[in-house]
Amino acid sequence: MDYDYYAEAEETLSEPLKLKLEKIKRLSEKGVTLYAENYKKNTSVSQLKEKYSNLAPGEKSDEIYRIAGRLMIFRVHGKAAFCDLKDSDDKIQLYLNIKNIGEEKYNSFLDLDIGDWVGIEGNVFVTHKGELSINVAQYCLLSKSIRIMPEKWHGLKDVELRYRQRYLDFIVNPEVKKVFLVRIKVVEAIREFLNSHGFLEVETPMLQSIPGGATARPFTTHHNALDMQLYLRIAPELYLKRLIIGGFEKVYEINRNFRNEGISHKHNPEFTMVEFYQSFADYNDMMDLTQEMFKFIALKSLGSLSFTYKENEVSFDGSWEKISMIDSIEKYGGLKVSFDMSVEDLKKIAKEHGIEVDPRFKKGKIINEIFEKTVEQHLIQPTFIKDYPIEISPLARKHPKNPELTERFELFIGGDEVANAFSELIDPKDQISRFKQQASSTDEEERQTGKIDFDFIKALEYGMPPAGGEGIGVDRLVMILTDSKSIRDVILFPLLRLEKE
RNA sequence: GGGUCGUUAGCUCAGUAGGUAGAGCACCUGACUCUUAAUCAGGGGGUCACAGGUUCGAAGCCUGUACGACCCA
Repeated sequence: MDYDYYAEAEETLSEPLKLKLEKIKRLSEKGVTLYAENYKKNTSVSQLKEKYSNLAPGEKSDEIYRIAGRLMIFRVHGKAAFCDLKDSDDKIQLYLNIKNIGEEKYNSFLDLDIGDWVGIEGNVFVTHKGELSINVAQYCLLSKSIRIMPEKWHGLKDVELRYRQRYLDFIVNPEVKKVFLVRIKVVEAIREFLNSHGFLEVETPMLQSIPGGATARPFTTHHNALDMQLYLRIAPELYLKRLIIGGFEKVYEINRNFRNEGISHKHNPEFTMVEFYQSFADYNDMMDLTQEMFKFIALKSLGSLSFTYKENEVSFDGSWEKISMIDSIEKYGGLKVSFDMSVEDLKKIAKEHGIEVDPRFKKGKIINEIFEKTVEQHLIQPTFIKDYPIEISPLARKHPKNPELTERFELFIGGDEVANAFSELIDPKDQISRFKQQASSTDEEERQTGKIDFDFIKALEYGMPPAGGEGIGVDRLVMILTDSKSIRDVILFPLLRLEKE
């Protein structure tokens, strides 16, 4: 076996690593199989722990078990030794005694390293100190680790290393896995809930020639054979609506969207959304559905309707507050604003409260700005903020009582926005005028993403039934449920710059 | 994009005032038959992120760059 490749890849090898590689070379020359073909285990650590939870010190199992995992710690006492074996969900102590296993096997076991995968055969017993252990009778090396594991006590703390080498994060920081198990359960729960409510899961294009359904800067790419400029989708919205037009009554999609914008503790360039559309429903129906769904998700993923987020106790129990944006500004921000006021008066109110407003902004954007700065932070318990200005809601149906508003809501939890929904705009004439307005906006980003999707307009012209639609940021929701401070803590492999050499 | 902070052994971290580069874990050698961050004795391991500058002398000061974190937009 030749380990020179390692020396080529790394400019310098640390002394411990050199010694380790030399040792492995000697093992290999002795004919030890470093990378086994397979191992047939017949139990797991958690199964053993469950089965033998009542075993008393000194007692042992009659059965011999075969188990596999990674060696984590050695504690050697001359002619007896302990070490920890970690498998996919728990760890167990191994015990070796030179008298039981024989001198040769004992010594070669001690030649194994932390990080090695091994298969272990032996019966289960409890030590004098009460620790469930496996008395090793046979073992085999399954895969040799030729790197050195991070420290056993402090683990891996450097967040850069944790994100770049997430596999190490999982090996040495067990609590990290719990966060991702919650994430997995959240996604499962969303599927289960929507499926059981008659929604069909679909997959729509991620490569789109006109990126629509949201206001955001897209990633661009190119299809060679078609010589076609394409964008990674910023939202699946317009395709899901085409399916509603096509007669699917309820559809949803859980997948990635891509937005070519800044990275922050709340933003990763690729993020996961669930979007769902229900025919013959409006935003009131979506509020009820959302409340029911979030309760289901919390129970399935946490086993509870209440939890801590950013040092606040959040409860999903009961009926959630529903309040219009205008009313919420009065209730939480202590400011009286309305669409009857002039643009100048609104700007004056904003300025008086230290809120900077783009001079080109009209009423809707100013009010939204005031809302974001004075209200959002107070929305700790789940709160539906409804009736958004039409200016910032190009895909939502006009409010029947006020043409400057739309039937749209956002759900806030812990001061963060987690869902966005509306009674869908189904009038093609209204839709195209909104698109045109967007395309001529003074906001560069809006203009960029305001390319009019005439194919979508055509679809609307065939007739879309009244429908409610909603998008939920899955990463944000998982952050809230796991009390994570950064979106990178709930994304397995967050985007980072290229590693320095 | 702007500001602040960080980058020292494989990992976690010290490093006083600019004066020979440190610890714990891990690793190597030895002792040890119920330990669990095992213990005890000894040993090896460094491009102080990178590139310049100031200085008799720089891990520490100055400038720039890279990567990361936090705050702001």
